[in-house]
Amino acid sequence: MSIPGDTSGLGSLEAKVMQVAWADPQTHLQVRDVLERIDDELAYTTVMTVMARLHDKGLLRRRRQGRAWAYRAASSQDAYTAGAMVDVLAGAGNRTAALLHFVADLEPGEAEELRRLLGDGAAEDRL
Amino acid sequence: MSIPGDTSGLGSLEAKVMQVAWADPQTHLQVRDVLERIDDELAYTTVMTVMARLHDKGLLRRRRQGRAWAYRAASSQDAYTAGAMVDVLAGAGNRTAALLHFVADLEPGEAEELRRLLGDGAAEDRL
DNA sequence: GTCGACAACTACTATCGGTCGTAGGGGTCG
DNA sequence: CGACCCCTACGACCGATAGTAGTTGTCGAC
Repeated sequence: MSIPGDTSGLGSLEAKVMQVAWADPQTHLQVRDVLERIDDELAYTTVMTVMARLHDKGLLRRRRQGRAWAYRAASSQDAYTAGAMVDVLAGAGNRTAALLHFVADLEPGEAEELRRLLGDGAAEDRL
Repeated sequence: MSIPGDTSGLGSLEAKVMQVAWADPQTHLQVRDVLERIDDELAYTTVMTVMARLHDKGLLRRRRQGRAWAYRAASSQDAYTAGAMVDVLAGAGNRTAALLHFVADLEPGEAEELRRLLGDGAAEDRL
């Protein structure tokens, strides 16, 4: 909500779970794995519920692993972040003006970085 | 909140009110003014409540105008959008990687635009 | 066949945002 | 002065979402 069309709406526990999933994108994690990597003392079912919700939202993919579901992040954290940024930008009144503000808000080194990323065009080729 | 620290959380009516405020950034608008510019048939108090909440959130500034409060947007829509993008980016695991994804997600013309905005450096000078 | 692990279902609570009603104060106009 | 209207303050209700967890049923291991 907010800026019309805005993917970035996760709760605090959801964010923690995604941090765990993003930190280990290759492997399929079961609920118990995630539970153990979150230092908070939570009930097993709490984490299970959250992971099921994240699956419903499309942020986690899952497959059977024995009797349990095993989850992995549907996209990388960086791709997710970039998607959220695109969504936010979509709500701008004037995209160019918003981008101008955005680059002005970046730290100088980061603007340089961005210039480099754009400089040689075809950024997609390195994804 | 999701990506830790994420300003972009407005509801649908809040967004409509901000659209009105952003469309006329110079003038201080009273509740009635905003009510009239939203075609929805809402109670006066509904709009008033939302505007008060937006004021609490820091999105609207207000001053007395006779007996009524008169509101104006605290920042331009573009600055707000850029700020939200920065907040989202702050939640990235790897900022450079996120930016790389971001520029790849942009439409080609927009990437070109962005390159132009960055190309001559000192974007701040044009704000 | 009992026990433990795991998923499905259900549920309680808090917060947030959309939506108002009511109360009370202070101008306006007859 | 009194009726009226506009405006703010306060509170309230509802639906959705997220944090948190108990209960139940199933299935494999022992």
